[in-house]
Amino acid sequence: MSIANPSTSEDLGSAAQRERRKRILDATYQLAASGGFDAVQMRAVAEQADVALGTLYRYFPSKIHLLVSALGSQFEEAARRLNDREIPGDTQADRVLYVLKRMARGMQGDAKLTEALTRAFMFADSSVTNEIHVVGMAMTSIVTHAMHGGVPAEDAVTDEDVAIARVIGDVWLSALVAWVTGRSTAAETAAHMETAIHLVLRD
Amino acid sequence: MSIANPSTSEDLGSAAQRERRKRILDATYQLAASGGFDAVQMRAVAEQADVALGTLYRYFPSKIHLLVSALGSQFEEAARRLNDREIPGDTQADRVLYVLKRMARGMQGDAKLTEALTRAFMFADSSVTNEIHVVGMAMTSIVTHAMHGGVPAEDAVTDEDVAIARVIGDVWLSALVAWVTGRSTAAETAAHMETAIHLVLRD
DNA sequence: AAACGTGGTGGAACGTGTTCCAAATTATGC
DNA sequence: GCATAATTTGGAACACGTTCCACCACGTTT
Repeated sequence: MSIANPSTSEDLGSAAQRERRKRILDATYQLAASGGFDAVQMRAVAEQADVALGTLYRYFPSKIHLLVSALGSQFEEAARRLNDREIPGDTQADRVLYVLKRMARGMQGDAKLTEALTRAFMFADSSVTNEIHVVGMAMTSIVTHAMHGGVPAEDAVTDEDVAIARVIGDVWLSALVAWVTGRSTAAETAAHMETAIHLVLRD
Repeated sequence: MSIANPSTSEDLGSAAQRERRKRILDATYQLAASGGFDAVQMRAVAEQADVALGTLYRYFPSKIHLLVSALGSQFEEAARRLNDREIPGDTQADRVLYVLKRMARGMQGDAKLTEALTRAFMFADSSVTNEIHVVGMAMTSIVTHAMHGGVPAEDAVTDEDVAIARVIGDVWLSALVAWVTGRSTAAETAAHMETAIHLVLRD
């Protein structure tokens, strides 16, 4: 076992290996975007990535690992994009709402992809802890960054800030699941998020 | 198609059919309690309930429906038990915390069962909307009841109360998933819940 | 250059959710 | 009581995640 756990964007491995890994993730995105969770079939991913099934399993020990890794890199990228610019809005609630609406818009544009990644996230068990952690950290970081308004140093983040961010993250996840599984509309989801944020963030 | 959707405890069907349905749910509980989600195998449920596989699928169109229905009836029973007695505690936060800790204790005692039901809930898609709704209502009702302290009439429940209850429910679900999938300990879960409740319910 | 080891390949095989079907059983209307 | 419809049964069959294995390719060591 030497591929270990490149959950984050740690390099690790030869150029050819990084290439393969990228092809696999690309194929995953593409299949997920076109047909959601069910369309991400391991045989299809392997074929589209031009990799043997056994190799796919060597890189990602299960479909869930694969999808959660994909979700992780997507969140990390979103966090990167959001965290080095200033967030508009006068209050914490405004800013957090702004950021989450922005992310929601992005996800709604890719409903199938979002469905695939979210389902996987919700189904993950303890063997996926590392990958899950990446997602949780990115989410918390996005929210606390928004609370604090923008580029300024992240050092002013208190424990309470983190607690608040986690609650918001939880609500967001639940709302996301409800939306993704067709149990609530995008508008309902947005309204619920707004209520929750005002409840927790009374500036 | 005549079994339709007895998601709640609607009767419907002959005595023999109600009998079969009960046997199926009993078998589900038993298997879930002993081995969790993975142990609830449709063939095993059918055999233990002394029913043909095809019949099982006629009563519950998928494993997810089966488990979410089971979760629904469990929650309804919990809601029934909790909602006709007074809840101890001086503040809303205290009472809600009391109730949720109580439910948590119950669920931790049946970790495998809880795991099975929660996994199913999180994985459900729009075809399970009805069953899911039962669970959501029971949860909201438990929390609002606790907020209002006990037996007194339920009519004083405002929109904001419901919004608060839903947020708490969301956090609770996320925490439950994290616990159930082994990503956080029972103690961490309890602490997180407590923080969240105090954040949302500042009496 | 030969031997070796690591990782990749192709494909068979297994487990479990789900579907389907013909025969047997049970319920219903006359 | 019988004809007819509805349900249940038993089991085969299919799909997809996962495992396994025999073999091949390529870079490293000597």
